[in-house]
Amino acid sequence: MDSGGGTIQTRATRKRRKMQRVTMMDVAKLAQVSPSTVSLYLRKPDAVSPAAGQDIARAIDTLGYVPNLVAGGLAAASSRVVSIIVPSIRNAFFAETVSTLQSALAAEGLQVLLGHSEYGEGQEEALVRTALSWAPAAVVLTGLNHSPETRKLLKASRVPVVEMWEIGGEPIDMAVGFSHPQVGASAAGHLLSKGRRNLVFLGARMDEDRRAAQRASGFAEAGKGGGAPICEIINHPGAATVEAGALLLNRALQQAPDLDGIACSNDLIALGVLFECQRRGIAIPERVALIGFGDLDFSTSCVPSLTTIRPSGDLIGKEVARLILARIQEPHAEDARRVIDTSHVLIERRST
Amino acid sequence: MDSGGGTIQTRATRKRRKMQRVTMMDVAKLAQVSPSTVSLYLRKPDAVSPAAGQDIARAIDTLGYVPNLVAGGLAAASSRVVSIIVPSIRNAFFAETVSTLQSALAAEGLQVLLGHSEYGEGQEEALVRTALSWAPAAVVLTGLNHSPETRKLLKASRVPVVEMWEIGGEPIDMAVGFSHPQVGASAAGHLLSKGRRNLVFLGARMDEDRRAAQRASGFAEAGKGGGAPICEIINHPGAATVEAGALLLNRALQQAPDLDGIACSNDLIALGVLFECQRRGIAIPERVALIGFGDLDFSTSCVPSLTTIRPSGDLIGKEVARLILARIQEPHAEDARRVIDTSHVLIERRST
DNA sequence: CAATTTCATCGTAGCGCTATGATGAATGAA
DNA sequence: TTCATTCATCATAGCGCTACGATGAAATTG
Repeated sequence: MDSGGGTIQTRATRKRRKMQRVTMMDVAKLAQVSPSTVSLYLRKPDAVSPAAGQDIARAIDTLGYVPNLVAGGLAAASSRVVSIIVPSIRNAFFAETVSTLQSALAAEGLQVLLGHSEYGEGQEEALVRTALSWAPAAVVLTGLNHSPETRKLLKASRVPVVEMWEIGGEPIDMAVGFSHPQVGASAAGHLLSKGRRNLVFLGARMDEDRRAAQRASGFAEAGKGGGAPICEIINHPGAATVEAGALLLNRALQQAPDLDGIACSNDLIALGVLFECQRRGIAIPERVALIGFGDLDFSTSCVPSLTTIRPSGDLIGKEVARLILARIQEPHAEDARRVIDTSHVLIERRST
Repeated sequence: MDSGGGTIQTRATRKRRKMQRVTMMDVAKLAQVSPSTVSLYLRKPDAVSPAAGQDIARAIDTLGYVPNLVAGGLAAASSRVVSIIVPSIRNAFFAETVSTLQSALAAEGLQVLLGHSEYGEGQEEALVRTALSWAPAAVVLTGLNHSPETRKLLKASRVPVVEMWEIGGEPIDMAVGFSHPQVGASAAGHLLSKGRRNLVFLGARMDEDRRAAQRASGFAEAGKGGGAPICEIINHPGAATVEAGALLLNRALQQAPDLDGIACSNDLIALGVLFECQRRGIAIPERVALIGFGDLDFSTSCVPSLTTIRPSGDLIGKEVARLILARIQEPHAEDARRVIDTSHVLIERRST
């Protein structure tokens, strides 16, 4: 086994700087069991005898052993990591979902590897590629709109994939979310039911944010179907911020001075509209009814309080976690429900 | 080398289900080079000849090879992962920092492993423990307040550690942030300079959020030092939300009916105060001057616009990334500046 | 032209762990 | 008692990659 002349390198000349890390082997030695038993204890504590378990626990404690999940992941051909890719973590919607999801996964010993694509499809593909490099237990993406290459990569990897915050198309694997056109339709329906006929939808960055665009077109369709003589969509090229809301209101009033109902693609925009109305003395809801989307923090408290549509970002997070955990525990239950509709709720407040 | 009788297991009986994963070996074979060369090409493309590089690139493309970073991390004894632990990702401050940090790290091929501690010290220790299990390239924590055990773990690991969003104590390794008492003092100073004397500081969850508590005490000290006859701190036990702001204002008016200056530990609370004032017809800034903290999205747009203190969450993210990258590239430049003060800026608007 | 240095490339030994099946003792059934 | 079954524990072979030093050819020097 040793020897080997000729071109074979002599083994004495080489030596990797042996890390002085505490390994499972050290624990095993101290506890006087084999490494396998330590490994077993760590993964399934009930499978080893109580006596051995105690010895091992004591040894771990004494040595301050920290398991190396990288090695474990390599050996097990799958790491306990779930890779989540969202357009932007600054967005309160996704922050909520990620937060919930993270808690649910952490409870089962899964870590979260986070990426944000900033709404770029090419960016996303690169992120998916690195995500897969970690042999993740699952990959979570936002929306159903991905490049063919991304879909191919993910399908080939055989890793569980959940697409969230959108349903209505063909998912790569599983999907949790709601229908954005329906949200738009609900908003329009609500304004129509309040007797409003001159409607405007205000959105931002809708060329990139496909889901906002879907809400807009759902709104327009329902508005026209409901007999609204005016039903415009106005887009702001920048991000969906409060400031954008003010700008959008002004543009809207120019284009349609008689408007009496406004839906926004986002509560932040609605808040901007609300402030601009305060500034200009436009009465809400008397002169203009206002409905947002997101049910953010401030929506109950603002003056007047904001009618909005709640997408339940936390529920989405919870359901995504449930699907992932189910798939990990039962990899072959492929017949399980793969698409979950978390629906949306319209919350009527004072602004309509 | 083979054979081996007695208790030695025969090798034919065992066979790990060889994954049909495309490995570096496959790429090497197709490109007719050794695996070492492929590895070298992937890490330092300039170190291989252009001809070989092209062959390898073509082979990678043909096979759809995705490198296994888990294996790489194990071999290199350090993964290209930076572990970030924040109290809450829902908090806009941290979302901003994490977002910036993530972009900066991604540009250098580093991934982000995210954890949130929900302001629990025990929670944090568990998170640090799992974080270290990934042999991360660096660990980023929030604040300087950590359990002794956490500090010990991190120091023993010899992993670069950055504590962010707070300076003024002894960091474990490096720190990027600003002084919270100074922020409180600035707020008090500003209100005093506007002739306000009956001051109140409104905060939430200050038993857990030590940094908010520091802002409060900095405020109280400066207020008293500046001769304010009234200078109270009022705490809300729940989260720092817009709704909490309204509740806090009402409590404040009960405790100190004559108050004429309010500082809030957070712009969200300030926004709640602002709305409650609108509701109750309290004129800002005439009757009460209001200053927040955070310079969130809405602060420019609200009515009246909000005087606030900007902590520069994105700058913190950038500086943290810089420190980490410097340390990774030059692990022994231990003499480098370890504490960076990103300072704060008071932005005067209409509310004071 | 020999001696030295550079350069691209290569072969191999781990990195620390888990999966697999083996082993032998203890237990139950026949 | 004898054989089958359960149970806790173990030995070993990789998982896919990178670091290390080796190798031989080409370029440079004396």
